[in-house]
Amino acid sequence: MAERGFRLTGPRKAVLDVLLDQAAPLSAAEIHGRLANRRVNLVSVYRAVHLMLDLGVLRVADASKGTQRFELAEEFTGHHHHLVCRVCGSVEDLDGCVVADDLLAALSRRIRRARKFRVLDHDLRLFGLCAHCNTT
Amino acid sequence: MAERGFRLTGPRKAVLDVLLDQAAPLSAAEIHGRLANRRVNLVSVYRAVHLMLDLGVLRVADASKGTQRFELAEEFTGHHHHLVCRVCGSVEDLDGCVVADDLLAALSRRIRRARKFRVLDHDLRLFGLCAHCNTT
DNA sequence: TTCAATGCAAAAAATTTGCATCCCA
DNA sequence: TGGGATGCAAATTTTTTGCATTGAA
Repeated sequence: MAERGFRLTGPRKAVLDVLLDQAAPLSAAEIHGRLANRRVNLVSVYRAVHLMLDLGVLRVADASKGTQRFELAEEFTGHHHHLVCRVCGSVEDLDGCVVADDLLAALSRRIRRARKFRVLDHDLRLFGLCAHCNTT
Repeated sequence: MAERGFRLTGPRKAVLDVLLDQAAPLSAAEIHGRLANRRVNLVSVYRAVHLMLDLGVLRVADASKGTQRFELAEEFTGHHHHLVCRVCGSVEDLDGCVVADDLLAALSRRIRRARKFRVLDHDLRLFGLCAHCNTT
């Protein structure tokens, strides 16, 4: 794992463990909740998450309901999209990609020329009603 | 405009005006900032925004940097995607769509059957470096 | 006139920072 | 053992809520 001058400490390992065996993106509080036994401070969760965001190990999957949800970078999970519930804000992963590579590459070049914006990656979110909210 | 039992008051009109002549999604604080002359309370901005979210007049365009940014629903702006800067969090609109309709429709049906998730709409975000952050 | 909408203040939720202590390399 | 990492407390930032007053229909 990427430790470029940083220590792989207990709290950091713990946060990684939680995200590694979790399919869906989690908020800092949710990660912390699954660490109850490991007596790691919520602040350390935030710090670990931010370090890993900086290192490119994690990314923000969604925050449309106000709280940010984190997941492993695609380098580890593979490229995928997200299902975001409009009601409860829960996020599920969706494997695969429906954005055509060639279209996207052409678009990125166009954007770079016309808008001076350099595209690095993308994410498609499908908004709707999750299984739970659709029935209640 | 959709007033289903709700009044079109000064503050609500003001928030709409700001979003109507703005290309990029804005946060509540940013909307409020552009209302300095109109003496509207920040709380009223939040309340107006939430009402309009409920009515489907607005939607959350992005919140990857922690603060939510709002924009008019696609019904008013047309379907489009977003350019999100990884560094400063600014969001720009990008007209058009590179997600093939038929692919998406097939995917939505599949998701509904397999995951019980009902897709209503989607948003593609292209992450990268904005013109400003790419040069500094 | 009347009830919804606003402003103000204060609370809650989410996130960040300061600092003394701790512990990984 | 030395400097980065953590925990605790407290500060910020973002968003929501309570309540008396105001105002649009």
